[in-house]
Amino acid sequence: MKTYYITTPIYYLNGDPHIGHTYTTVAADVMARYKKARGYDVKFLTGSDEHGKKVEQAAKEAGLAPQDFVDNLMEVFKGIWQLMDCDYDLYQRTTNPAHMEAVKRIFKKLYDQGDIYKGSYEGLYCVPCETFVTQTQLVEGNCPDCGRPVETISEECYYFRMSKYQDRLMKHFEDNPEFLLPVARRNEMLNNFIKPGLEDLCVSRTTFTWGVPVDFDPGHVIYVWIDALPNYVTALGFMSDDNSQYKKYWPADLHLMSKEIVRFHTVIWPCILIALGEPLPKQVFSHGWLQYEGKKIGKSLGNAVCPKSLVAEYGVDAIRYFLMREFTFGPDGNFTANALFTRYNADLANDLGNLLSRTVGMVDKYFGGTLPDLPQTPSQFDLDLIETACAMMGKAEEKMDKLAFSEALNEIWNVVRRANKYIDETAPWVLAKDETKQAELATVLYNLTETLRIVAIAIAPVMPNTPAKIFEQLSITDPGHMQWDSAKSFGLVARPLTVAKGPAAFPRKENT
RNA sequence: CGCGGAGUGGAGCAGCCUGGUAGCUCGUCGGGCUCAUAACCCGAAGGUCGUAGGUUCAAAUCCUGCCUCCGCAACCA
Repeated sequence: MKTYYITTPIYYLNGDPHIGHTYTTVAADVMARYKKARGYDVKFLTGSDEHGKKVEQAAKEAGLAPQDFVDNLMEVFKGIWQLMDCDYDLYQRTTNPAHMEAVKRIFKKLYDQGDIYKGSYEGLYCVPCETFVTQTQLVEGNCPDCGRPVETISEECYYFRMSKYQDRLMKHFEDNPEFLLPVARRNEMLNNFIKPGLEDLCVSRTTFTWGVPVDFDPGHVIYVWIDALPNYVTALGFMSDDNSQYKKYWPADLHLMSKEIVRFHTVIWPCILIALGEPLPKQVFSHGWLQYEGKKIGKSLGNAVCPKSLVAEYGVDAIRYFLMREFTFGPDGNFTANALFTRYNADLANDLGNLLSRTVGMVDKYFGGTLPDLPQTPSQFDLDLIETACAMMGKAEEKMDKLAFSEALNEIWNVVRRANKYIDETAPWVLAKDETKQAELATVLYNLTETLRIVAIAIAPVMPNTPAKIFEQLSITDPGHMQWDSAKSFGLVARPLTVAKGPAAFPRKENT
């Protein structure tokens, strides 16, 4: 079976998760579910980056030991993934002893082969804040955080010989145009970082202790690059006693992330892998940032948008739908309460929810809930609906394979809209008044139930809970009629078919 | 001259890489229908695609200048 390995970044545990983390993880989950539906052997990895100075500080402020602090916060993140129905297969933490052991081995290997050497880092340092700042970060020559003067100090540290791998990285970019997408990000990395030349990278710190120690040089802690980035391989057992998973799933098919960490994943991480002699991930895809009501959101602004309250109001499927449908996957997007409200009512309540409701309602009303199996030659309207529905899956797959979630959903909704139009064209309420048109009426309603079945299957990666609601009302119980490929065939479900009207799948929201 | 992104009918966006009648959703106006969650369907109005040039038979799309907004600039998804 073909494998598919997809990852999110491991999130830094120094604050609560917000809609941005949710966006990335939901997108990865949608992709993982989609690939599973297509028959791939999928591994979906997420996790948390739990080391470093900021965690150390945040723990101190909370009055907790770092490990207790991250243990608590990890549960908060996992709670959000559960809430959002993000069904990962693997969860890696940088405090996982197995990970830490592998990181030590990686560091040692690179050191032994001469790719890591000891040097000193000279930089501008703010003593009260205990942080290094760059020249460009300075505000009027002073620390951007506290405004106090900075001083130049030097610190002993280990360097990774990244400069040595510049040519090979450049060649990889040239040979693999799809290594980094979208193209704008690729150009940015090439022009901004790779072409100007790679510098050796400082990969240890002595200014904090919460991390993986350099075991042959006490006092040094391995910095994030070699601690966090390798999570993608340590989660599969790389450098452990059992690397069978690594052999099976690496290289990753897709590292999914947002734009601010693209550089680490397309410059530093590949260089580490090249140095280790391991294959590079097949693709890195960067999506944009979500703003909230036109304003930047982030950890520093707290829970600008709390996924919990959104889900409480709209339900998880609606929020996942909104995230995937409203924004083009790649550029930045602006999350607004009004857009969510409008999308929910227009697409989910009016188009899809109402289609289900009126379809089942008519079967109830005109046939007492059971559609008879009466022979009928298809009309032009029937044929057109069937053709639209059958062609949709192929189009949606094409969009999904490009991570064009919004376009894929649009393809599906074209079918939903086509079905609503079909009801107008065939006017079942007119057929119902004519005793001689029972077969025609039954055919129309059956075509609608089949269309709904196909739509339910197609939306499943994005909306994991809604298909069951649709199947239930249509009394579809055969798992074979719920599978991805079955949505490419029209007319699978046998008649007579008894429907079961249920509550509205997406009750309309009133403007408040 | 640090780097990148954006500027398209009232609103929000797609299209730009691979030039060829300007598209989608919402909103507005008019009409139809009545099965349905006052939902659905049809039609209409509304844009010289930020701006000034250039290339071309042809530019929203390629090139150059300018204006405006935003982001990044060694761990904010």
